[in-house]
Amino acid sequence: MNGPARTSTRDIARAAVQAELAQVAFELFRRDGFDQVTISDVAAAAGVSRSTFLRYFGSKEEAVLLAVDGQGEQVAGALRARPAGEDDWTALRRALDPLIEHYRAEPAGALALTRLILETPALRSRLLEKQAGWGPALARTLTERAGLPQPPALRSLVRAAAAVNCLTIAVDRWTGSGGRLDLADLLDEAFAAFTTR
Amino acid sequence: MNGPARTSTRDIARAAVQAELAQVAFELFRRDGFDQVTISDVAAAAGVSRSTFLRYFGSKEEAVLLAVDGQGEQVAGALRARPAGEDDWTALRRALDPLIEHYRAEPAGALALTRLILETPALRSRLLEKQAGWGPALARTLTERAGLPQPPALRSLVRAAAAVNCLTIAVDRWTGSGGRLDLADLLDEAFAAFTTR
DNA sequence: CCAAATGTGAAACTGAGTGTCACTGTAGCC
DNA sequence: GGCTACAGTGACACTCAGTTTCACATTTGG
Repeated sequence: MNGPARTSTRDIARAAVQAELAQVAFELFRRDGFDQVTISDVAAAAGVSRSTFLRYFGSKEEAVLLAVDGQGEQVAGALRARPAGEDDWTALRRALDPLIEHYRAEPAGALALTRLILETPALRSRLLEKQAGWGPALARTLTERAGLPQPPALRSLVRAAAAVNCLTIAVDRWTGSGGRLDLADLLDEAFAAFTTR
Repeated sequence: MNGPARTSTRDIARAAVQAELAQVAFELFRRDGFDQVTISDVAAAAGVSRSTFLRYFGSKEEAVLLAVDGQGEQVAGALRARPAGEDDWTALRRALDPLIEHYRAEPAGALALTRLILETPALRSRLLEKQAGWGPALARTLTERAGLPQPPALRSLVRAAAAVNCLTIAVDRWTGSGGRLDLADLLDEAFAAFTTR
């Protein structure tokens, strides 16, 4: 009967432990390869039991993709904040700015993370899965923004999904360039694929 | 030192057994749910050992997604066959025609398959994974078609990926409508998301 | 200070996927 | 026709992911 439980001391502790485990896991994965490291290895390195690790993460992949969680929400939030009159496509592009700002602020960490994910099929797959959920969420926001009734029209779904795609492709190329290319430029170029003839 | 081995009697037998196993597996999955059925169940129902099943399919998911394999190649082939002067976006749309023809020809089977896949997270994920590979492949074909040097420009990658997205979204909605809506119309509408303002 | 809730570790269990080995039928060859 | 080489199969053992259960400790709120 209780509501969705406000953030308590416990939740903070939980988040801290989770972050610590993710950190340890990430370093092991990077050093030895995701598939070579077992959950027990990570648990041992972090000084907890296998049980505990699995209580914090539903799977080995989650320990890495924790960093990606909430990005979808972040983009949706940014999209909601765009001016009402703005064109869909422009709004979607601008909604990605806060996200790529993170890459600009900490290129080394972001590069290591994306490399690990892109090079590991299991992680790439889970990321795709998560991102597949962003499309519909952004489409709902687009529809809401335009004052149209839900569910979203095909048009919104397609555009939102395409925006996510642009992000994926731009990050892919950015990673391929070793972080040397400018992610914002790449994104602009990707988004221009439909506006230029 | 041998080349890629021409199709032999053995390969045909292998394909037949594979199809048979896939058929048995599909029926069990549909009846009891993908997660409820173990590989041993399928093997037993098909009258082979678990080992044999796993020799034909790298995973449980593969037994279902065998039906999807080669679709990427099919679309790439159709794209290559489009007239040279044709606009990218139109060519991509038309390249999907042979694929959706299959849905039109056998709606019941296609519907059962897509439902199973869309309702099962593990299968949906594997499908996404496969489809993620189609984008770059189509982009290469687009680039080739235009007489441009590889690798594909961002523009081609984005457009090709968007086309695959349109397919996914249209099929999604088609499935949601119980197969009552026309898939070709849905695809046209999806593709129009960028050409209409 | 006590009782309930929560975090942790230990352990058993299921099922996926890998690898090995011995057996069997068949295909090609002499 | 008989022999050999090999591919397909089944049995088995193994590792690891992920789930569940239970007992114990710690923290928290009354």
